[in-house]
Amino acid sequence: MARLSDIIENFLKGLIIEEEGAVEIQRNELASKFNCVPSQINYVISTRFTAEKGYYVESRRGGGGYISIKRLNLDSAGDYLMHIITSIGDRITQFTSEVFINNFVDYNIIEVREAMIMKAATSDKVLADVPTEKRDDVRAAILKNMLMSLTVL
Amino acid sequence: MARLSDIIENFLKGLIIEEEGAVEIQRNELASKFNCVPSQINYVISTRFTAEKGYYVESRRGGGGYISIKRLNLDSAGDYLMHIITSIGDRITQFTSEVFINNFVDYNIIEVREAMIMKAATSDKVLADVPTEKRDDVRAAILKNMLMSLTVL
DNA sequence: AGTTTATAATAGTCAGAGAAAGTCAGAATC
DNA sequence: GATTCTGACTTTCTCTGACTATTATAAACT
Repeated sequence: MARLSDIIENFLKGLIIEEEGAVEIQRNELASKFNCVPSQINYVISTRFTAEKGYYVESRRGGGGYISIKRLNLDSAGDYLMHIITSIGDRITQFTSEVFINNFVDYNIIEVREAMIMKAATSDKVLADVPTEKRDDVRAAILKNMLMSLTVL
Repeated sequence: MARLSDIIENFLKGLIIEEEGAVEIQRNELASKFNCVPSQINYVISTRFTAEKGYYVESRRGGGGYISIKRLNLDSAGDYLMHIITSIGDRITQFTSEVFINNFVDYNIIEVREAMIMKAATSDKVLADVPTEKRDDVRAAILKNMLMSLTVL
């Protein structure tokens, strides 16, 4: 536990909790606080604050540069989404699909514009060329894949 | 975070909102307000008020010179979309579709999340159930309809 | 009065300095 | 052997200043 990386990791996690989900740091400043080389910060971030662990990291170089770390809200949106995705099944009608999409907006999972895009992508109109007996299958695949893409970011 | 460029950018954007879409400034005056060299203003404008970001900049030198910045009205984004929609044609491959979608992000027509949704909705994976010879037709219909939905709002 | 010329008042350009963060291979440690 | 740590080197973004280009206006000249 005396590993520097662990100490920095815990420090950052503490900060993230304090700041309620997101911090913005300066690499050099943090490095000098812990008396290490700046690249150590990169090491900590790349091993401890990965996407798989639910963090989203952005940075910018140059004067006034920074590194920002955000904790993704995987429990709320992500889990809920995954639950929905598995509950959709292999076929879905346009009507049911729209009900789902409207719910996502109500629950703040997606934006209004995103909802419009999703409805546009799953309408009967757009699937007119798909044989009737396959239409609801394709629609379910489209809807699920769109939702899946959101669990990533 | 204390980047001068950002401060000036925000100042100008605030002005643009106040003035409802267009401002006219004097380069030297603005520079002395922010205590920087005049060319800094050029830097801010060339990096933050680009055509891709929806701004139109004009200027004039000499006595009584000025720099004017106009925010392009949203209609033109819609026009741009309509132009693309009509140019897409009746069939499109997954690859070409992704190129288009990436362009929309570059031109600030859509958000990154929206792009992910669109890509998810037009992937080959999702259209696996559609007969091969119909696949590119369906994809074109989906893409166009998603874009159409954006021209409404 | 009309035209040319000089001067002052602007804005534009570009290369270089400065200020961050990123990378990666190798050393050190566990 | 895997993880951690280091440092030299790279890349990106910002800021500055010297120099250039353009325009308006006033002065000088027909």
